[in-house]
Amino acid sequence: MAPQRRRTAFPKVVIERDTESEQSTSSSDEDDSGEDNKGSDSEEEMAEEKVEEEDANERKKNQKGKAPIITISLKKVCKVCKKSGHEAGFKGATYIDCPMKPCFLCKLPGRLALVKRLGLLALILNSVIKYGHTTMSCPHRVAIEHGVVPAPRRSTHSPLDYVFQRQIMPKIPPVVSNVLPSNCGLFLYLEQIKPSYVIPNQKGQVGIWDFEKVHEKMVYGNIHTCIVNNMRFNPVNDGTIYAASSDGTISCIDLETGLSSSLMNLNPNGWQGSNSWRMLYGMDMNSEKRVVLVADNFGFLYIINCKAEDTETAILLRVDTRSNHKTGDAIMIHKKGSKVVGLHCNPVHPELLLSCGNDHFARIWDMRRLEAGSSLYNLPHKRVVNSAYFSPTTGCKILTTAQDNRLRVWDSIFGDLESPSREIVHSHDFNRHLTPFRAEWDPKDPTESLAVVGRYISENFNGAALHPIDFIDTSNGQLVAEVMDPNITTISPVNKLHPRDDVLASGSSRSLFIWRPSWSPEVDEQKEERRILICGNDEKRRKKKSGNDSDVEDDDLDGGFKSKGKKKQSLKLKVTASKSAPPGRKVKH
DNA sequence: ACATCATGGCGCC
DNA sequence: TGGCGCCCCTGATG
Repeated sequence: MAPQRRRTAFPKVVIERDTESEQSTSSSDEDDSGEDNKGSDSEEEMAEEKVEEEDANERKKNQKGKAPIITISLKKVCKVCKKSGHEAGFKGATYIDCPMKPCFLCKLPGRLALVKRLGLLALILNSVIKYGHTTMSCPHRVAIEHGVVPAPRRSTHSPLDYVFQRQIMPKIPPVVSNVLPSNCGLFLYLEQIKPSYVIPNQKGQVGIWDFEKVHEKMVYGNIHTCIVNNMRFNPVNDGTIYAASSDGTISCIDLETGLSSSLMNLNPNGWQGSNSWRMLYGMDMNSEKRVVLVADNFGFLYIINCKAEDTETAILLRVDTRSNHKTGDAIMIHKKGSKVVGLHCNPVHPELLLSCGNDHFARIWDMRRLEAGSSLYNLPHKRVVNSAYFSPTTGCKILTTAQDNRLRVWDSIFGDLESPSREIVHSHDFNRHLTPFRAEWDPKDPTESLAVVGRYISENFNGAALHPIDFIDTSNGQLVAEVMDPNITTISPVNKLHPRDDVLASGSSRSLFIWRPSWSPEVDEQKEERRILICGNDEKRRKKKSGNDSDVEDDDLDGGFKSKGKKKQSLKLKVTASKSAPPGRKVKH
């Protein structure tokens, strides 16, 4: 609104500038506003200074009867909250927090917001319980500068080695022990082409990569029409997998041939609008009971009976045609209309099922009594639950990832389940553009405490904003190792630890990355190229350029990153770890 | 080099 | 209860 002006008097013009007293409302600690709060006014910053006219009405209140005042503010304006007096946003690779915003990590309110709301009380609160901090000074934050030291590159005892050394080669879980996979080095890769909302035009591709033979990857694009949300190797025949997709179908795919059969289709009548289009998210197998379990975006669980075939060369678990395509026996296991994103069958107790979803609950079920409302336990969360897993060996623990930036651990499903044994603050915010983060147990850790999860918030790593993959000891919340690479500037929400080998596969929007501590580029140059696999859009671009995708040479090693304008770097396995517990990293007991 | 859009959970009114 | 605006970290498209 243009300020009202009187003809009788010239408006008085007041120019506001930043002064030393600009932070007069703040408490004494300024460490959250970056290292250079003042005294470094570059041209760039000056350019950001904005001239703005204040609301005339507010002025009128204070200056009633006098000539109107037009205030031209040359104060710096925060890019985040649009208020003056402070700045926020990225400065290089470091993000300066806006004190009006809650801590990005633990979600407690920001300093200025608190001062505004509570006045003096906020200052007292801040000094007593560290309320009112921002992300940079969050007591839960693990910063490289604070005791986390990069390991020497050639160290034979890198933290990742440590991570893998603590794992004793376990006995292979009973589920797969009868058929030792010959190609167990394969990792499956979900390619997310497009959001599923715009239903049927897009495709969900399934890729199979042998990380020992990168060039022999296969990508099947004709199986699903929407993104694939979950996949499992067939527990009795690793040559086939099951996949659940937002197109509402479950497929059983033969990895050799790419041939697939559809086990169930929840949208037999095609696209009738988003209110009726059913998408499949959570999925797991229960080989003991010979069923495939899937869950949809409306809160329902579907159980597909399978029967064993006696040939090992064919798909071993086949759908029992008598129950196929019947959707009438869907069971509502979460709030009606809410997405059920995770299902996990207990590895030891086949009658136990764990589910989680958008109704903020993880729920434990008895497979023998699956009806709406009959869950054994409901584990409440503050926000949407991205994943929930039983521990891999004993099946006694539960690990969940929720969108309130907390990992939760229940130490025993036979103990007190009233509240989690621990809550670990960890940055894995949901972001609409990302696959939700899921913390997963290390299947090789006999103590069932190590978990791997990607980190959302970036760290300034030698001038680059990188998003490490964290190894967390869930028994005490300690960060055991963080894995990053200057070439991987993307977020890695999808991580999988190999069931037996020292291998971590990480997926991001541009790449699939294999981390393996035993691969040393200096020792074996040839092997270096195996360590990074580019896929998706950059691969297309590369193909266009070279016209020959079998010609994977040096050029391809950094193909996915050329667009960033970086010069080629040798691929390094950057691993850092805390020597002691990072200061202030807290676990809520 | 830039703008816009699509997407989804959530808090606020 | 519904609508609307907000998101640090996207990728495709224009």
